[in-house]
Amino acid sequence: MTDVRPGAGRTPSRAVEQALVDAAEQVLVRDGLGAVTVRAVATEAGVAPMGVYNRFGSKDGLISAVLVRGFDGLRAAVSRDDDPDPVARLLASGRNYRRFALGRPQHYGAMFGGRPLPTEGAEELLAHATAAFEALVDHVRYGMARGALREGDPLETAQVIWSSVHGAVSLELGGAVLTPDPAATYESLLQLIVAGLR
Amino acid sequence: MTDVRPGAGRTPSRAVEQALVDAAEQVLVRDGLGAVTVRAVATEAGVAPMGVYNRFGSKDGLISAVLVRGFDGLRAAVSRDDDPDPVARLLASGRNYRRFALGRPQHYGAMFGGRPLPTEGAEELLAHATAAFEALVDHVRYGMARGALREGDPLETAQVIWSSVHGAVSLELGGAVLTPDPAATYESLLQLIVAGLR
DNA sequence: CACAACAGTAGAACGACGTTCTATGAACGG
DNA sequence: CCGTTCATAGAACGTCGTTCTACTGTTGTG
Repeated sequence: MTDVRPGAGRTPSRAVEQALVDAAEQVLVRDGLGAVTVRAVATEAGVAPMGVYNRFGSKDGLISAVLVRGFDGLRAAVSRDDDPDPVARLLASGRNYRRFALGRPQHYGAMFGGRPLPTEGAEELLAHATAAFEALVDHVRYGMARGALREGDPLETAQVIWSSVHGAVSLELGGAVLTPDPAATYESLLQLIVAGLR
Repeated sequence: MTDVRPGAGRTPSRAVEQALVDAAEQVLVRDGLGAVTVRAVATEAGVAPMGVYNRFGSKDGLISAVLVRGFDGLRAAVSRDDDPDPVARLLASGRNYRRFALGRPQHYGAMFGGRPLPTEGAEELLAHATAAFEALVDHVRYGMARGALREGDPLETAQVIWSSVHGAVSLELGGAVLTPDPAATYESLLQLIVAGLR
């Protein structure tokens, strides 16, 4: 660590940048999105609040950096299983999606919380989010190629699947799942999806 | 209007209460949730900021009152159609759900935006939200009773439907629908649901 | 080796937010 | 008619995101 000056002697401490993102993520997980203030993060990272503006331009820029990690984690979760059976792969992907959201609820809420995404670093954020979605599209293409899923526009099918699973975990995180066993209800949803797509 | 003093001579002006909720709703629709500040709403209503605390206890209490209207509107939208054909009724309900969300995006975002719902007046809010959900459960029961939907727990089935449609409109409001025709994609989702439930 | 130029820091400061405090005024019960 | 009560208005408090103002340590050049 402390790998200072990567290219030229410029940029004396990219380590500070890393420390700030780590601190922001730590505060996010520990105290929630509302507690992620510039002052709190800077203190946690052992830096002055100005550091956030020097490195990320704004608070949104810093949060974007955290969310990039979140979308990368989501993509990893969705891509984790590569069962040769297309339907099994899709189901595993759906279950991993929920596992990710429930395991990193603060991340998920910040990523999809409805409030306008940070404008600072929005393009990078969009790229990482799209990459996660593309992993799902790949699973759909795989299923269609193997004849396990009805033919159709893979993008549209993936969007439909994403809508469903996102809605389910979103409601669950918001405490709006009224059934006694949310896991079982989620499983019903997955089964309904694959049944409708076959 | 200006129906002052309902019961006893106490409560000098419930009209102020109404004016505050109206003002809050107006600011919400016009400028978004972020612009709904105590000062802005009080100014819009022609009242001092303290009025919010006298009448609603906190900013959250005021927002709760606005969201109660939102949930009532959602319930009305979902219950609007009562086509005798169960599947047609369910489809109409789903389309009305999306129409409501797209027509009142600020309301929908505040109702389901992921951020913890206001604690002030949470019980009343929950009651109105549950009433909206119950309208959907009723449609499911109706469909099962007529044999148009596979038998099962109506609550769980309704929850699955809600998850899907909520996810779809939530992503659409967030600009995360990547298909060229969101309306068509939503229609695919509805068809997939009814196909899976038959 | 000296020295101007500069990037990055710390800390105070600004406006706006939610909320609370203080004093004022108008409506009630006796 | 007066004393009490309660909603009001407006100032004030602490915190937020952000900006401003010095200052410091380093860098490239004579």
